[in-house]
Amino acid sequence: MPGAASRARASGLRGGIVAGRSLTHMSETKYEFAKIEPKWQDAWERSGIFRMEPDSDKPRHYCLTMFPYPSGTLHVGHGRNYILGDAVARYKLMKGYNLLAPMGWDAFGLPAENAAIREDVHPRTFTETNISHMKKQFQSWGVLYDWSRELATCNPEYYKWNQWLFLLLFKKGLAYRKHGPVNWCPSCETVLANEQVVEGKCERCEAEIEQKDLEQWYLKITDYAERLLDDLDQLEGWSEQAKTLQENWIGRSEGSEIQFVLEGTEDVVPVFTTRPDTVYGVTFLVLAPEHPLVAKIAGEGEHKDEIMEFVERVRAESRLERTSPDSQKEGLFLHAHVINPLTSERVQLWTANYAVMDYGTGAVMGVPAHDQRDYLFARKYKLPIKVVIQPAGQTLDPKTMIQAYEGQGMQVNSNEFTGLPNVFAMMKITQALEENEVGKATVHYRLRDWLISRQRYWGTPIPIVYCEKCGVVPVPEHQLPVLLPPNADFKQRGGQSPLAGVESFVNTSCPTCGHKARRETDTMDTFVDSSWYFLRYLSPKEDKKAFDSEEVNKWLPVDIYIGGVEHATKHLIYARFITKVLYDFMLVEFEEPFKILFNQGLIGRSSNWCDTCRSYKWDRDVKGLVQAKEEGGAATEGKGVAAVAQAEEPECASCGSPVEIRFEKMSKSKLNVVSPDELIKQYGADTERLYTLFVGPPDKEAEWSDRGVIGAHRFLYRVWETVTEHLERVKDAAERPAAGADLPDAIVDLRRKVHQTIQKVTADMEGDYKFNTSISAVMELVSEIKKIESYEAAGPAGLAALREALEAVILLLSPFTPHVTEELWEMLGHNESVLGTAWPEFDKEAVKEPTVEIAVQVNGKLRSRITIQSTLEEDELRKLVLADEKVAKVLEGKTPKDVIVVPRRLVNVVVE
RNA sequence: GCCGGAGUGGCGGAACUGGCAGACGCGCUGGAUUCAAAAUCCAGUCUACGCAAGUAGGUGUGGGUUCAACUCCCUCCUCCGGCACCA
Repeated sequence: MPGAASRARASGLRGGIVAGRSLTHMSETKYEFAKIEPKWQDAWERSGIFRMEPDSDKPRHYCLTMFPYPSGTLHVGHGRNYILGDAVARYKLMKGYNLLAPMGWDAFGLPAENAAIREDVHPRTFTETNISHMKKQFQSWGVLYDWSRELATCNPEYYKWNQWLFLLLFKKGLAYRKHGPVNWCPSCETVLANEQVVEGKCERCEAEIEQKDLEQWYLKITDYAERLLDDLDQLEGWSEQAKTLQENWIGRSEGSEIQFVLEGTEDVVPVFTTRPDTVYGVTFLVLAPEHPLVAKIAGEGEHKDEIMEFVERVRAESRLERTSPDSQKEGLFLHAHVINPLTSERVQLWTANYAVMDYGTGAVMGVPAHDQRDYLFARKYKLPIKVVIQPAGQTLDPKTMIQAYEGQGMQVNSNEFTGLPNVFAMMKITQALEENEVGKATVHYRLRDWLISRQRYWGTPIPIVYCEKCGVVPVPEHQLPVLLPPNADFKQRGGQSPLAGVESFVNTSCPTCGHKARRETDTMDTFVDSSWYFLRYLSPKEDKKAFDSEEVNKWLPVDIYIGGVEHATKHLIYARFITKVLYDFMLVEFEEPFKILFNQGLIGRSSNWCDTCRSYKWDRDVKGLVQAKEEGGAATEGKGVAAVAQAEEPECASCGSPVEIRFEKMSKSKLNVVSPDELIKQYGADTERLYTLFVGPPDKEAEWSDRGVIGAHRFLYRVWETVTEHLERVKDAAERPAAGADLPDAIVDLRRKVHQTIQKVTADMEGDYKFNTSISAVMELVSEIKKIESYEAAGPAGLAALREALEAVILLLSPFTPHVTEELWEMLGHNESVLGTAWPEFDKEAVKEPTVEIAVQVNGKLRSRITIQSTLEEDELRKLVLADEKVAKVLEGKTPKDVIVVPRRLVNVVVE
């Protein structure tokens, strides 16, 4: 690119960008963000203004952003929640709150361990390196936290209290060990909680999950299912989406438990059903292959081999195959019968792949006439079908039915319940079950207990010892922490926890009897770490207890919690659970940890997929694209992408085939990330922050546009120019025009705009955080300021109004673009920083409009506009409207039937 | 299948509690500036017809309520997310 340097020097905005500094224009000072930004970052750091004040009487505000996993590098998509949180925090500080805005690191977890295996670097080193890099990134964004409260979950000072929490749960019977089928990820070589399995695959590595029988540690979250569900109603500050996700996840269903008896034995088979009204239609019963009774029936009987073979085969199927609704139903007759407690009928007992052990009771009653799965199963294995509910206006016949009837109707073939509406019979039948002690009304939840054992190294050791004499023994509290040994061989594992290979760790003595004992070698799920960290921020260095209840009760529930909605059924449900447990043990005084939950939408960007190479391409490796992005912005946006891209036929630079342009979540693997480090170098952190907030409503998904970033930069440049242009003029001006001063109309109008903007931005800060509209309001204000040609003409009061307007712009923008506003504020002669300045209040008088424009409609169609004094009486307005010549023309002499007046807005004249 | 959310110019998106649809930004067009370009500044930019004033249409589809509907109700379509052989 010949002459780039000289062009850069000579040119305006663009040159400034290229030079990484800014530009000279007409004014004397340049917008040198590269100098300004570090200057203010240092100043804030030195001032300690973001430290919470423990002894202050000010109202408290706890602004919390979800702490990240220290993965190494943040991209601009990650920035959204931190920037949003920082804007809110800065606003609250200016509003005079005692602010708590802490940050920490969710530092245990698999990636560190995988990196260790791949790159031969210790997980701790890997983690610490990443933390220091990410901390620098936060600082370069101008995102401030009270770093004196920083915590990292991988430090013994923190995980000691994880172990304490586990022991607390253990003592109260909420942590228990159970042998049973668990989700096993063959690639991560560890078990996973139900929450971490997505569509039968590992959420982390997408390997298909296998089922294994293992003895594992669980937390009894199911004991809290009902409260976790019911209390969602209290969470007014949560998004509907997050609440619905949790509701679905908890999955409450009401029904009845009915006890069938295995013929010729004392064995009772409880069955859960949501349709007790169909109990008279039961023609068979199905047990999950894992059901203990299946193995018992197989026993040593003549069908043992056949049964066990079937069970093994089904269990070998992956979770995905087995639980897909359209996979084949397969079953096996167990050569046993059960007795229906209400009819005393004898029906066949089967086992089938479609019954699962971990829902309900692991047994399903087969009602083929009224359940589609049972219907398909019965047809396949030629089992009888019995109709017990008839829909109005038609007669079901088992011989001719082609599908189950699952709707409402009248009971038939149901003994004394025959003739009742089924909805009514449901209650009656449940009553009868209860009276005969063969069943009861129950509620089942889909939520499963939380499996917390992980066969991995980089996590909190579970503080349990297995003694040959005493059995399972909790490590006494005074022996905590059980330290994670620094040197484990986490490379050679073969499904075992790496800790199992550390002799010095495993071999210990029983805390109770002193006999030889072995330590538990599994570590905890890292979601345990994050289920209470927000309590630890109040006393991060406390070494006598996990958290200071008194302080915690003062500061929590958290006023606003910002993070991604993807945590709704994991972290957020666990955190609510643990909080409720702590409440029950009277360690905290609140039942819900987060008053407001704000879920930011993710940021996506166009990616380039080459189908020939079967890989993603960087923009620069696509011919015809980089140019399109720089010169014709439309080419990179929205649906326009496809059209324009096709017209330009972007080609893969390596193979020449056409490239498919997609829109996807920013991700390293898709090669569509934008690095904040690069962006900050080119345009500055304020530009990135402004664009990130301006890109769209913060709770919605947004598309990153390289062109839009330039628009944001251009605006900051305009702000800089506007303020510096008037600097000399306002230096000695009053802060605002004196009350009652006689001002020209233009100045009065400007002041109105100033105060309306203050009102608008403040409302957004207190309301829904839609800063995209706040920013557009400030943009309008800046345009208004520029429109007035001479402020001197309005005398000292005019200059005061100008100063007032410029300062409003600076203060209102400061939560969004803190560096440039601090600099301009200082240039205006202020000694106190913006952060230490009070947020502006709007003037109720200045906001008032003396005249308003009224829309005039005839039969709902806009016909005219008139400007009136806002104090004008309704009758007067009516007369004015009817006298309006445009209205008269449309009316053509007809008499209005009605005239509707909406004060300050419009008048609608209704005619025949 | 069940439960959420969304659908508005060339693009991202505004629109209070039902009251002038398209704020603001991007892009585009024209002008100023410049030897020229970039940058910057000013103006225009929903569609159709019209020189214009204007007229008509317009917020996924079809209907309804209302003086008045992007907004409320019903039908359908599309997209995104969650749950799901869940008994």
